[in-house]
Amino acid sequence: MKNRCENCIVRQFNSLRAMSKEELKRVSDSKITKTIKKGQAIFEEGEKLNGVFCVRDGVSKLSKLSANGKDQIVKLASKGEVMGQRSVIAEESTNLSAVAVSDMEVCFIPKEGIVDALHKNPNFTVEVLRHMAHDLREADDVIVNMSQKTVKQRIAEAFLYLRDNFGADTDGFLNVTLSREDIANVVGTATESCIRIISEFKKKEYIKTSGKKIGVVDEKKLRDLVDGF
Amino acid sequence: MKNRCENCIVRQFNSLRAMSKEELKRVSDSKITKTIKKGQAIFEEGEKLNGVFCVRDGVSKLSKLSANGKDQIVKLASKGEVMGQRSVIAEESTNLSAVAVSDMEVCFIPKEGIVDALHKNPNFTVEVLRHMAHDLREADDVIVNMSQKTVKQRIAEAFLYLRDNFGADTDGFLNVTLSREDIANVVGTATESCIRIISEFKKKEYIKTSGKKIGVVDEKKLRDLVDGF
DNA sequence: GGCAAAAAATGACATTAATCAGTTTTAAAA
DNA sequence: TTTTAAAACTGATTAATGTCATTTTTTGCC
Repeated sequence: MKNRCENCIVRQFNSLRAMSKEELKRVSDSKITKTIKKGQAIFEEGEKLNGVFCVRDGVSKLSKLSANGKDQIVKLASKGEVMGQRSVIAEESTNLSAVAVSDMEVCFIPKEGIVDALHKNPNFTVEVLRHMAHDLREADDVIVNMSQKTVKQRIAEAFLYLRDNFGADTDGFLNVTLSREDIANVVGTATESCIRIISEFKKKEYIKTSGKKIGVVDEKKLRDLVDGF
Repeated sequence: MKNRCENCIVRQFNSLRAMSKEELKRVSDSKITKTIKKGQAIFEEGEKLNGVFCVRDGVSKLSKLSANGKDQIVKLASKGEVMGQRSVIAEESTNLSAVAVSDMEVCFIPKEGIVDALHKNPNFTVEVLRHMAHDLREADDVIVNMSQKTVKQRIAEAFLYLRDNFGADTDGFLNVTLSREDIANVVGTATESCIRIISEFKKKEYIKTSGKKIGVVDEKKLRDLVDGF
């Protein structure tokens, strides 16, 4: 097998880089690489996870079903991100579902290697902790945005976020392509409202579209809108 | 000094219980106990914290100022909770302000003792990690509630939450007393809307009020409302 | 106890966003 | 290619919530 974690570029981006050589070797020996097709589920809300998933390629949406039957997308995970760690660490079933938004390649890492390293390698644990502290801070920001910003502001922000975090191609179109429904589920609004606002942004030339693809055209205008002028 | 952390009942509720005798002794020797008056700030958004605050008595609101000038209350911390750990762990300035909602007694624990234990005592680190994983999960739930539930549902839920987490006195009134503005800032709505809904709940006899105090009267009705009937 | 200031409450109105119903477009399958 | 289903879009309407203005009540203070 040539795909050793030790050589995996993706490790740069997550807490695994704080593991010792031996720990990483063990992880590498026990991991299973999977190919996931767009639209396929990686795990579902309520499941007990026996390990974590490390994203090598592609993007996954992490969402939670609300009482009214709508999915709320809480996070988008891409290259380097580890999914399911919360569940493994807290020894609870997951509170989120993970579904591929594009074709993906992920590595499943059985929890034993992770849990063991957590108890034996303080550097690794602190690294994971740091990462989680950061996630928590981001979650606070999301809460504030959700409750204090209008749908229009949240959609504008989402486009800027997507571009800054996942990049754009040479023509300026976002690398991640989400359906209108998914965008609506990210910002927490009705699909129709989302579509209407996208049309409006397009008419005002804040963004451009080509099929499902969306591109940021006028960053400043979008930014001003987010900040309330 | 008689207030040793080793004997502090509050420790039961937080990660400090995973510290070794020696570590705890050190923390106890370096801590400073403070009395905070209702309305007073403990720390402000953007500050660099040199330690964490352990709540011995009273309740504090943790909030974040949004672009439109409104405070969003992200969490209420009471007996046993540790505030500011995220900032210390991630070595970033705080993203939240902490203001006393009632008269409080808190212990300030300089970060050195904490950081040291994090690097040397894996049990402690894992305990902190577990706690944070739990907080993150809760934050996800808040995000979903904020975006998918109506203001009415969120207010109903807030009352149930306050009663379940902070209790009620013998007359059935909540132990934590928040101003209408604070309640509005917890659920993320305008103060007037909040007041209107409180009046409605009172008229329908879901809750009762006495001055600022609020009591849950019809738990089932509130619960049904939260769950969408 | 009386005064000033803050908090709570209410009404009228404007705005935002959800819902329902339907059409057009796109993508996928037979 | 044709057919069908899903996704994107549009319009009309309704419901929820925010805003502004004003009054009433409560609270802290001298």
